[in-house]
Amino acid sequence: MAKGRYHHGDLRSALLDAAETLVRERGADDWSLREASARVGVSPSAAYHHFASRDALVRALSERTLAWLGKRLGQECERVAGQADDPQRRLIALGRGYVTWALDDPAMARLVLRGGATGPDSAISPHPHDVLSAELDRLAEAGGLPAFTRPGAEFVLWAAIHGLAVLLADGLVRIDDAAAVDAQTERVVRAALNGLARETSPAADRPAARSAHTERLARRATGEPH
Amino acid sequence: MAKGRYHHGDLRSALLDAAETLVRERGADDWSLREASARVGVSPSAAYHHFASRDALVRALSERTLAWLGKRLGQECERVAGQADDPQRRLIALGRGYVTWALDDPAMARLVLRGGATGPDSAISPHPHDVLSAELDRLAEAGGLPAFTRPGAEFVLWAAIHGLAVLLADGLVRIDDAAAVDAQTERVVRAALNGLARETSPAADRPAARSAHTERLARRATGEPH
DNA sequence: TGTACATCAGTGAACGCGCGTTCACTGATGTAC
DNA sequence: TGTACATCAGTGAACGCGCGTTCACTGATGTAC
Repeated sequence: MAKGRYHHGDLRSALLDAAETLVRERGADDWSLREASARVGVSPSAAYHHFASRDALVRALSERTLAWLGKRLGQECERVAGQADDPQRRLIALGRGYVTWALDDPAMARLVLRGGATGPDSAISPHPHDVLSAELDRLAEAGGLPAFTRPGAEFVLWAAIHGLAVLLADGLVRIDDAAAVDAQTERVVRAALNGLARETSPAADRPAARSAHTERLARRATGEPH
Repeated sequence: MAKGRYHHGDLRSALLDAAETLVRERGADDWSLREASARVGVSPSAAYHHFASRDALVRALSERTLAWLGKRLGQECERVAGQADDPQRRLIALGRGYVTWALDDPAMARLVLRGGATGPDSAISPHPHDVLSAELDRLAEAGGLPAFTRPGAEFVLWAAIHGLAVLLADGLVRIDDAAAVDAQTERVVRAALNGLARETSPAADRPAARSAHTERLARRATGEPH
C-alpha cells in the first residue's frame, strides 16, 4: 500500500470517497468524474475500469450510502432499546437518525433521497425502508398499533419522516439548534403513530403503495427481467 | 402580435414557458438556456435582456410555479367548502392538490420543491405555505384542533404531505391508480391531524421551525438586508 | 527459484460537444416637439 | 402630421471552458510450470 505505485489498490472505493467529498463541497451535481479522478491522483480514464459511466459511479455512491443509513437507523433503534418503556421510542429514534442525517449531510441526502439513483439489481442491505417496516411490525406486535392499521402504515410514517428530512435538507424549513430538530422529529413521529392508532377502519384490502426497493426485491424473487 | 417580427412581444413569458416544457421533457436540470431560446426562435443572448443568468431564469420559473400552486391549493379547498360537514375536508383537499400535482408534473415538482430556487425578494403570492397555515387556523378556530397544539402544527402537516409528494415524484414510492393516491393522501393527512389533536402538551413556548418563505417576509418587514 | 506469459489496472492524448456569457452591433418602437 | 432621437429588444460571432468517453498503449502483478 505504498505511495506512488502504479496500481492503486482500491481505486473503486477511493473514487467513491472522492465523489462523496465533492458532493459535500459543491452540491449533489456540481462535480465531474474528472475531478474525482484528479483528487485520487489518477487519470480520468482509469475510472472506467471500475464504473461503466459517471452515472454508474453516482449510483454506486447512492447505494453505499443507503446501506450505511439503513445500518445506522437500526443501531439508533437498538441504542434506545434499554430504556424503552415507551414502545414508540424506537421509531422516534429511527426518525431522529433519518432527519439528523439529512440535516448534517444535506448534499448527500439530496443525492440519495432524490431516488432513481439505484439500479435494478442493487443489493442495498439493510435498506432503510426495511428497517422502518420491521420497527412498525415490532410496534404492532407489542400492541402499540391496532393490527388492522398495520398494512401500509410504513408509507404514512415514511412520508412524515422523509418530508421533514427533505424540507430541512433543502432549506425550505429551518430549525436552529439540534435539540429543536429532535423535538420536531419526535412531534412528527408521535403525531403520525397516534394518528394511525386512532384509525377506525382498515385503509383498503390490499396495500396500494409499494416502495421501489420492495418492487425490486419482488421482481428478483420471481425472476422477472429488468 | 404577428409572427416574424423583430420584437417578440413577451419574450420573458415565452422563455419561461419553453423552460417549463424542457423541464417536463428532459428533467429538472437537463436543459440549457440556449435550448429554451432556440425553442422560442430567438438568439441565446436575447434571454439576457430578461434574465441576468440561467439561474435567474430557473428561479423565476420556480416562483411562478409556486404562486400557481398556492392559488390552486386555495381553490381546491374552496371546491369542497360546500359539502364540508367534516372540518378536515379542506385540508385533505389541500393535501390532494399538493400530491397529485407532484405526481402529475414530477419534473417541475422536483425543480420547485428542491428549494433554494427562490430569491430573497421573491413575491410568491399566495405561497403554498401560507395557504396551509390559513387552513390550519381555520380548523383550529372551528374547534378541530386544540388551540395549544396549533403553533408549529403546519410543519407537522407539511412534512407529511410534502413527504408523500416527493416520495411519489421521485419514484421512491409507487401507487398505480389515481384513486389509490387520493386514498393514501387522505390517510396521511387524517393521521397527522388526528395525531396532532391527540397531543397532550404544547410542544414548546416558541415555535422553533420557520419556513424559508416566512423568514423572507419577516426580513422584508423589518427592513433587514439580504 | 526462475522464467514465460496472460491478465489486470493504469496512462495520456484525442474526440466532439454544447454550454453560459459577453460584446459591438442594429432594427424597431415610441415620445417630444 | 412629420421628423429627430433616445430607448428598447433583438442579432450573431466569439470567448474560454470543462465535460464524458474512447482508444491504443504499457507498466505491474500473479500464476503455471
